[in-house]
Amino acid sequence: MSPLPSGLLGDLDPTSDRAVFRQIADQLREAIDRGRFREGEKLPSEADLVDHFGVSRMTVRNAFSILQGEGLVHAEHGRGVFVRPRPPVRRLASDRFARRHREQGKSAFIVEADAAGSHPQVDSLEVKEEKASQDVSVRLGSVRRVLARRRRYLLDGRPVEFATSYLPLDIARGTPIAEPNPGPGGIYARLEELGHRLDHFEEEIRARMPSPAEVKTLRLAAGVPVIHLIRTAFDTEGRAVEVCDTVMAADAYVLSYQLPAT
Amino acid sequence: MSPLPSGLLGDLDPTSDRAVFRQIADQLREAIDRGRFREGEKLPSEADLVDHFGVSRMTVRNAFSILQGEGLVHAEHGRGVFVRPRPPVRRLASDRFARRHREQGKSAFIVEADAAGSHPQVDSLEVKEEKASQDVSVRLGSVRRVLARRRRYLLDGRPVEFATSYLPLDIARGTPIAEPNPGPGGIYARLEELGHRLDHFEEEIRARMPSPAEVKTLRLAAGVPVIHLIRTAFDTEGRAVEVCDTVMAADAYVLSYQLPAT
DNA sequence: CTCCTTTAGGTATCTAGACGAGTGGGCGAG
DNA sequence: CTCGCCCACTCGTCTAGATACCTAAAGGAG
Repeated sequence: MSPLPSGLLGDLDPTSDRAVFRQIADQLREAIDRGRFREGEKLPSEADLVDHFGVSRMTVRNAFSILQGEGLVHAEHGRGVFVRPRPPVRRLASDRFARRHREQGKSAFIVEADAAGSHPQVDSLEVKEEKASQDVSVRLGSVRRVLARRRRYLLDGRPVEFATSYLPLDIARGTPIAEPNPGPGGIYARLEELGHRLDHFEEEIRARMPSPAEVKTLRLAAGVPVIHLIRTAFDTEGRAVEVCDTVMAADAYVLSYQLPAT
Repeated sequence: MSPLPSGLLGDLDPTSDRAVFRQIADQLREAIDRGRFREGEKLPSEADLVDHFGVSRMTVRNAFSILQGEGLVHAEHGRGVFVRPRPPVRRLASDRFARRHREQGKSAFIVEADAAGSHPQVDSLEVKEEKASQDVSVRLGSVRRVLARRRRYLLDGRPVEFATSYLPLDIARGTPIAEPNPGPGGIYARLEELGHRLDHFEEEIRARMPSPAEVKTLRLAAGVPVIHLIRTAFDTEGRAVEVCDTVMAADAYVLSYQLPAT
């Protein structure tokens, strides 16, 4: 219950139009931006701020909830409110599906994470046949039923990505693609062995706030959006042979693309 | 003050561990997902829900604030809480900087928006020389000072994107690039006329919650993330000739990329 | 020394009410 | 009929608690 170090935070401006809880949020945000509070460091407790600013507790909580929505801080029940550390990001380069990266025994995710010194895991693998959603059906060219391969990726124990691949049954059924482990080089290598030489990929990227289910699956903190990536793989005959729907924790990724200036 | 139509929303489960305000949020979310409330439609007022569920007003507001954070609804002072309509999105294709799109008199943004039947505007144009930030300096290859071109893009009056281009002074100073209007084909056309034939672009994509300044500039609703795109243009000699830093309202964009399978 | 209990200090949830301020419809004055 | 005012409804902000539950460290029992 010791008072706040003076100078750490200023006073309220009672003449301001800005709501008190916003002013408090502003001060905390600025203090964080200036490095007065470092990553992972504990902010003053609600009670401290109630004393310091002379406001009621709900007002302080309101201020914290703004900062949580911005993804700046996170609260831990019984411990305090902390500056949210920025996790290490995974860079996805646009050549990550190039054939030369496909000749190894392990999946691209594992290889890359190992190289970066992280501990990778693949999780909740599920492979089954199912009815194609409207969207997937359109992308694959009016396919009714598909093989769906679901998996979740973790880095150092933290879930970072959740993906489902959809393949037309006439391509995938009865092949290694329908096995939980499709073997070295992943399903793209298998597709090429089956005569579907890959020509190009198309990726669609959106960003939005996660659904409650996504929050759970990716163990997302408040104020962390997701990147929603839908990739379609085309073979040299122009046929769509796979659609991969991926939801990524936005704070764990940077996507990188190279575009020709043609 | 008429009671809610019965059946629209259910009851609370007092035996559940789930907090009351979460249960209320769950019910509203589900009702929205099921289409019981359509886009733009008004949800029951706080007072209605207080009566229906027999809880205090703060509890209802807490529920609404969850849905706001998810970007599902937005509140209008004095009017009510509404299901947030999904705005039309702008598709950015990876060939949008191809030379063939550059031969016209107007900027790519204007041309494309006109074609889509929207009313485009470019705004708050500012062109000035300034000190390069650490990041920009690194990307441009240890450049100290740069020409910065700032602008904001609006569609049908709504700000959707805010961008700054940085160019090395030795390239841009005294050229049409330093003019507010660089002329047909934009600065990429001018760069090529100046002998910097463009070879490729590199784009880095992140998603995060907006800063308060970004909320203001893009007039973002609660629960709308931003897409942060940093593009670097390289000429045929491998020199970085431009860095463009763009912040987009995530609900207004889909990015689309084509990748070779090489 | 180890393990359990206590306790202080945190956040989480909820209540009940007060006042402020934006919106829009109804109604009365002209 | 029109304009302007008023009022009901709505969300925004703030207060002042009460209770629950979590965490970590201190202290006591064994």
